Amino acid sequence: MSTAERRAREKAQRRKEILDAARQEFFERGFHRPTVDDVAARAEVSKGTIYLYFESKEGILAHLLFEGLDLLVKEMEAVCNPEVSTEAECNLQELANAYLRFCQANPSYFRLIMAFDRGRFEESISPQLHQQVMNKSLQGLTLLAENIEKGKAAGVFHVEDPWQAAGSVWAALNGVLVLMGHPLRQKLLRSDLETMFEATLDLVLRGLKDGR
Amino acid sequence: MSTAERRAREKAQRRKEILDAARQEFFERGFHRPTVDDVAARAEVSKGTIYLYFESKEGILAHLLFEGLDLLVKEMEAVCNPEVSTEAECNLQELANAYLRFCQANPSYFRLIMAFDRGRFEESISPQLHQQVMNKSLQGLTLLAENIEKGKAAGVFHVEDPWQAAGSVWAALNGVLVLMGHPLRQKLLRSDLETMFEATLDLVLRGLKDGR
DNA sequence: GCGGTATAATGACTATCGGTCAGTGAGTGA
DNA sequence: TCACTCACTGACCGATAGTCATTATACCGC
Repeated sequence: MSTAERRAREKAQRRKEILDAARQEFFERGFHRPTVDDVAARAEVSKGTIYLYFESKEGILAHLLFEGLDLLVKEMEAVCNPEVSTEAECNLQELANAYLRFCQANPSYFRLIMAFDRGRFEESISPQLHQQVMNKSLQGLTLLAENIEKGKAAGVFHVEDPWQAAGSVWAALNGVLVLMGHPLRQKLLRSDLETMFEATLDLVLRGLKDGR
Repeated sequence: MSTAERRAREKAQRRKEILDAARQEFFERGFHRPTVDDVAARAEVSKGTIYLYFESKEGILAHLLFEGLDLLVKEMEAVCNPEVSTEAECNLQELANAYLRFCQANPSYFRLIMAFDRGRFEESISPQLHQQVMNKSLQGLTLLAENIEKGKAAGVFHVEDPWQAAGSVWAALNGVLVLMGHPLRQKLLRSDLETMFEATLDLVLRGLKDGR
């Protein structure tokens, strides 16, 4: 079975090469501009080969999105798991900061994630892949909820439903990241992303700590 | 010059007819599916005519987006201006509720607005139109900021910078509206849009009222 | 009315691009 | 050496955004 194994390895490698090429094209030139032929040329394969490995152009984007979400969740888990700090609030801060860092370091992944939120892929990819992506995106929310639950148990946060609170926090952080994506709004608010992010995080943390 | 005036009126009318047809097509069948020919057929004109009145397909969508934003701002102003209530907090509640009502009554407009936020139109419409839309979108933020400023003056809110606070509130509300757009997340959070919206609004209001 | 002109509208046409599939040839195993 | 598999190819197709030479219509001075 050595041949079959090598074949499988080579297939995985090709797939990775195409994904790499697509990532470069889409991240450098925007999500709309590159054509499938562009990606194929960059990957040094023919267009037909692309379709042996991916269902569609949108499907490739969806796989890149999944990649990004996976990376994000891993970084959030890395901050969460080691239990560096036992104080819940601090962990929540760390989680949020990890998210901010990720978005700043990977603006293209962030834009893709937001595009998914907007429902862009719903109609154009397989239900399985969609489910996979959704599950991954729920992992992040779950991390937040678990954290808030701990904080509640520790008496730091005074909330009724940790999941609901996690939703609010997640929403606020996402919202501010999207809001400050526009330079004009940064100007109107006389602020930058970091400052606004911190301010918003502060605001919701105050709300969480406030006993009703 | 009566003729010229009538001509101008007729032109405006044609334009409106095309916009109406486009709104129906896009809102009924999604933003991607309808073709320019579909819109033309619905408006009972030829495709060429479409391009006499609009720069591009995306341009039409951008005009619809502007329409939506305008409607939203008008509804927010309607709640704000009459000074029905002099208490600032109540006004902020009213503003937020107006926003929620708008999004529920006009989900397609809301989706368009979010699409703009994600930078979708940046590359495909004229800078002037883009500027116009951005200005309109800043009006909503301004309403919030003015309101929070009043609340601060009245001693209800304890914030340093009302504009920053407005940004946070706006971000949180947008975020929760987007977040709860996915049924799966509603399930995970065991909550619906209204509940989460109210909870998030409560959370940030508590944060605003909390004196540091 | 009538001819000339300006303006609006048309729809055949072009270019582009996502996606397909019949054909090719390198590698494999007997 | 031969038959067979299978990854790969690229010419081709259909759809569709956008263009432009042509046509139709309305207006105005005479």
